[in-house]
Amino acid sequence: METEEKILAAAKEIFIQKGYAAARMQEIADKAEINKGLLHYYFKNKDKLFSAVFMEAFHKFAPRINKIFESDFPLFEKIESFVDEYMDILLENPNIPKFVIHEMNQKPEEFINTIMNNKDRPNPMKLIVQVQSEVQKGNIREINPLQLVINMISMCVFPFVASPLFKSILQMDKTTYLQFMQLRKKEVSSFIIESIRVKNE
Amino acid sequence: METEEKILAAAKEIFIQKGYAAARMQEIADKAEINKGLLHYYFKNKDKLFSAVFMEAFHKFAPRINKIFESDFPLFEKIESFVDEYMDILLENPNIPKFVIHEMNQKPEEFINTIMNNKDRPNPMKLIVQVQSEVQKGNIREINPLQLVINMISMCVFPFVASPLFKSILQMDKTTYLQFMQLRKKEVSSFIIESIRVKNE
DNA sequence: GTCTATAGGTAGATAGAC
DNA sequence: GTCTATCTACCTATAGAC
Repeated sequence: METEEKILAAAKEIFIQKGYAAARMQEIADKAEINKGLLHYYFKNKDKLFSAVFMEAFHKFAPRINKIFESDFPLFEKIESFVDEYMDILLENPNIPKFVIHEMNQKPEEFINTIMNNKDRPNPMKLIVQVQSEVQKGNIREINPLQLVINMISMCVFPFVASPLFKSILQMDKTTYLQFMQLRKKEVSSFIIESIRVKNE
Repeated sequence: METEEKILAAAKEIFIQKGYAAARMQEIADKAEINKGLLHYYFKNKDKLFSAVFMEAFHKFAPRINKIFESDFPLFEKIESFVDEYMDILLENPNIPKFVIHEMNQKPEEFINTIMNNKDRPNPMKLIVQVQSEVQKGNIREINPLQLVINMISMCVFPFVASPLFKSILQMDKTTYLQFMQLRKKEVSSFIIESIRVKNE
């Protein structure tokens, strides 16, 4: 493993765990098993190292999400595969959302400028249009497509962001909670579909 | 305004904005328009000052939420009033969730010990039992009550936690986004109710 | 109670030997 | 490229005058 990779891996771990402000260059160096001076040789300063980590985390997520947003599935299938794929990513990386959310709230303008001008930026437009079209055709009930998308994302991500709270309320340890999240995939997609499909009464 | 209150108000603002690690005692003193030494006279150290702020934020939220969890409304009304009241609290304090979530993730054990042994701890048991009973009576479709509660909380809170992201995707400024959140109250409660009510087909 | 001054410690960053 | 040593700045916390 190359030095630069070792540094990135260590930095990723520390930054995700502690956030930018509380992370220490010394701790990153220790974890990478190199000297502190060498950090500055590869990444001029803390900011640059952080940016590298942040962008890597972002690029790990964004394309996989957008692939689904932009797929050609019928609506219900798209919702199912969105929830499935999104929660799989989260189960693989349960701590990244906390990290991204905290840091984007620290510097919202910077976040918007760097992320939202990126080719991989989150882009649910195609899904929104699709929902609108299904509403017009009468295939699903009337619903604001923007709110629907927010509902979908919220139900997937929030349980990972607030995991200590939910684990404590539900009295689950880490493993049990992750199993519960596995089951949740099915629950969430059927929760959404049940809400929007038309009912005869 | 008493000195102690001035300090608490200033500390609250700074801690919520920057988080514990990035907050500076000097900045708090400046905002409170007092001297830095005086901070340590009233609150022995940064930790103690932080705890005071954190607990205040927590006690502002928890009882109002629990009041609804434990109310005697029929289920659908309870869901509506939960979403309404919860999102009103969030609209009044849009930055507190980010703050609480970040800090509870920093020290999960401490959070659980201090918060979850508190009389005001989040307690959705009564709602969970109520959902279970309505399922058994056949008044709503079969659903895991725990997942339902998580869905409710997630859809209310997450849009405030991830506001920079959503504002940017939806191209809304702060005011427009808050108006959008006002409208959201109705959308979320009907989204939930539509999902769980029984359908004849 | 409120201030000033400063101690004491720590973090990011640089210089320079190898 | 990698290390050690050190500089400089900053931050929390305390001491002590008023």
